[in-house]
Amino acid sequence: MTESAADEQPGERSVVAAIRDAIVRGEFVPNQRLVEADLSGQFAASRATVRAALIELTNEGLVERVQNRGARVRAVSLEEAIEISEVRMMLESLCAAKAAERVSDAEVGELKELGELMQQAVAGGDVVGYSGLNQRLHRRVREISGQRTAAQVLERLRGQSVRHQFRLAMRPGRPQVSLPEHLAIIDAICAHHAERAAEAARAHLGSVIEALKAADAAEVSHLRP
Amino acid sequence: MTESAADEQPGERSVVAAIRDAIVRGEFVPNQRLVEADLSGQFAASRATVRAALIELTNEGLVERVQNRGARVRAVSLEEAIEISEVRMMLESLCAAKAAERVSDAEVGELKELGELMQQAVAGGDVVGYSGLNQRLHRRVREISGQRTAAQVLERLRGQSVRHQFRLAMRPGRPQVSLPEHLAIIDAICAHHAERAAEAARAHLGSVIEALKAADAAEVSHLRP
DNA sequence: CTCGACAAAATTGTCAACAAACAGCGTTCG
DNA sequence: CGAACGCTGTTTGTTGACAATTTTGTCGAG
Repeated sequence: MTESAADEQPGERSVVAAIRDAIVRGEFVPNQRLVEADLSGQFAASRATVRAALIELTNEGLVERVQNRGARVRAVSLEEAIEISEVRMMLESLCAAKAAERVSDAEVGELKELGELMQQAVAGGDVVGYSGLNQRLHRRVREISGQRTAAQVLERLRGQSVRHQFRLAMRPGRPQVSLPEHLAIIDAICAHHAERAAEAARAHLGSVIEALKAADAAEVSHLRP
Repeated sequence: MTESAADEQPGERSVVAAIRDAIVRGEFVPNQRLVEADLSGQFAASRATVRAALIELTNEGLVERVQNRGARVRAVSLEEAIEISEVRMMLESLCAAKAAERVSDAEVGELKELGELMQQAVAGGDVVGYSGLNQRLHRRVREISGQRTAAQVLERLRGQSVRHQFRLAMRPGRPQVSLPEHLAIIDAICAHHAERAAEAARAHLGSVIEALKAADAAEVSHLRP
């Protein structure tokens, strides 16, 4: 367990990345206090460097800082996760439409291959592999769109909601629902059909929102049988 | 000249606000270098405080920082301003729809009064007053929507594009174009008509995008008669 | 006169130490 | 017996100085 935290170079940029990784990977759980001195020891960096990293991560929405009270891992509620998904619905549909307009032939091949891999992953029951392909697809669409402002916002939001996304991906039957939605997005983009791509992205994110609500309800009932 | 920069308390939060104000107010022009030691003297704060402020403003998109090369005021190109407006088109329409669903009777009165004030400002030729009301309206809609995630993103983007927005507001005839668009948004929200509100917001931002392109073309031709 | 290397200045990145603020806990007074 | 008060330990906020890096200015060779 100590291996993951001991191998560092004291660079400043890397400390930000290291703490961010620790948060999104779940090594630091929500609401966990982040004491500057402790992190300083863990990552072999000075307290000032850690402090700068915490400020940066605060603006990314991953940590919460209150005056004279320190920093802690920000816990995003279900309500916030839904808000984030609503924003994603708007921006991913924008990116999908732009991507459909600008996609090159090489990128069409790339996307179709991604679609094949996703189908195989779902068929083979490889949930975690499918989850990774999922992220790759969304990121590639953002990149192809050329809308760097939207892409930046989406990347930031992804960090905040990664925990909910992962929980969702783990629910049985979820991949079977999201796979056709993803394939629809791919098809529309590859067909250079902007309006259909936007609609497919909207539908997908709408499905995510519904699944978030359903998953929460299911877990609540699981805790109170 | 020294008067505007000398009155400060060395608080950390206030330094961020002070520098941000200096940037959005145009006191610091785009691409101007922001030397930590200089700012430290100007705002009567330690260099570490200034440094923290610059990191925060970097994540807000107002300043640009490169390794060992310092910080400078970020210059947002026309292309970026259009990208930002596209994102705003998506998110403000979302907020307008949500606001239409949640608006209270008191808020309806508030919005209608804002509309009246805007009409008066345009009728009286008070361009800068109208610009202020414009901002108030957009902010109020965001607040009423209850979509804090979208509101946060929009607030951040506003800071980045304030320069372009202001230049736009100054163009002759622009208020006469945007006023009815704003009134349409107000009407739709006050009528609790979500779909119409979203469409009105989309139309307004689309108009902004067109005006940005037109204004740029006009200025280029002005420089090369 | 231009180009390249070298040296000096300026600026950022890093660190350790000091001061202020807060939280928990025991004591004391009503 | 309960609550307010003050104390102590911990954590953050701030400061100043040092080291590393980049930029600028100068000099000499081609």
